[in-house]
Amino acid sequence: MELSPTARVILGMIRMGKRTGYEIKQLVDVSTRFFWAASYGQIYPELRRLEERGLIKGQHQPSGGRSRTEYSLTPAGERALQKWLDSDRELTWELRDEGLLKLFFSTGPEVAQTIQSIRAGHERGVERLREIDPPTDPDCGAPITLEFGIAFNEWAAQWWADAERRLARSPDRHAAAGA
Amino acid sequence: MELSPTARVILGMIRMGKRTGYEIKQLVDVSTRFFWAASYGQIYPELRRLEERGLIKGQHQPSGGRSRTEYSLTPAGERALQKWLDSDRELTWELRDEGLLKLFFSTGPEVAQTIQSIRAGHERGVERLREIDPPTDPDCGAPITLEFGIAFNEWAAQWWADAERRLARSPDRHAAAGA
DNA sequence: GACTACATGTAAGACGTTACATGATTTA
DNA sequence: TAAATCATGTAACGTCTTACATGTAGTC
Repeated sequence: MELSPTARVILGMIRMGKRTGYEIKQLVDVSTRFFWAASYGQIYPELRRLEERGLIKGQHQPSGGRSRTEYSLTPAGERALQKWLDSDRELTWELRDEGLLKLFFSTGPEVAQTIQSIRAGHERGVERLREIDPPTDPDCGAPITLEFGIAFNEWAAQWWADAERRLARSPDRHAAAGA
Repeated sequence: MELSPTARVILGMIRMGKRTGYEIKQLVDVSTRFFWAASYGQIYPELRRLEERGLIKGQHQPSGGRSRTEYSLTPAGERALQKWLDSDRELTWELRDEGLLKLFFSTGPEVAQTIQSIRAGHERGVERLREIDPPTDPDCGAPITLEFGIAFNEWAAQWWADAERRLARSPDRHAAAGA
């Protein structure tokens, strides 16, 4: 039985020591969010389904009068997570990038304009990611994903800046560039 | 009234001269697919909705006994497309990358393994994109999106190869690397 | 007393893929 | 005549976001 997309992130986060739906969401929002988002509307129902399937086990641990359920992996849950981690099925990825779509359809002077917006987006990306404290776990891949995110946005900002310059230097194309 | 995600790609493709749902899908599959996919299940219903909203106009133009509807933009459709292209609302993007998620949860020797898979994925990406004929339109952004796709995958393959080397050189981390 | 953080949850709707169904035309 | 291509479409299902609802605990 396949793990649903959200199940993957939940199982992983629980193994990392996150015990409640709330805690899982907190960590997602400052870490995997950039390549794997999840909302409460997915998390809570999925926690229930995972418990029904016996992959996690919840215990009511109210803190004061505050309702609270701590989850942990069952042996079956550990296995399911590990099986997914070990599988060498091709890794799926999908991207939805409005900037690239706009650029695809842009013509004439719009092109330079759109490229600028794209570059600005990557520059904001660098800033946002730099604000995140890199996880200090010694032996795990998490910090590398953050490094990659920063490096990618830096590289992309540079690439689009170069593209802007290339465009400006070719006066045969794009009236605006030569003006 | 906002354009739905699929409406954006449809309007743009029609302006590019693609007239039928089938043609739109063909071009999407060899161009925007990598940053903006669309399936028949989205395209045909959306064509209908766009016509109801008066943004496109369809004409039955059977070729032989083969049913066929050619669409074109109405003036309102042109305006709606241009409005979206011109808007400087922040550009949305979302990524769902199973490789990065795996890496986030990987520990010990798994880390190097996952990085290798990610690098392989980008190498395949370069190859796939190189097979696409760059559109020869002189004055539009489309060819740049392909250039970017190739450059990104090349850069990423390189970055992950470097990461592998860095990992192998730090024997304090990851038993497998030192063995 | 007000605000923030902790904590859980649902309902409606938007979005998207997959698999299926149908049939004509062209090419090998 | 078989296969590929052109062409249109839907139904079922899975996924995800947004907005809402509720209440406690700690802090300023």
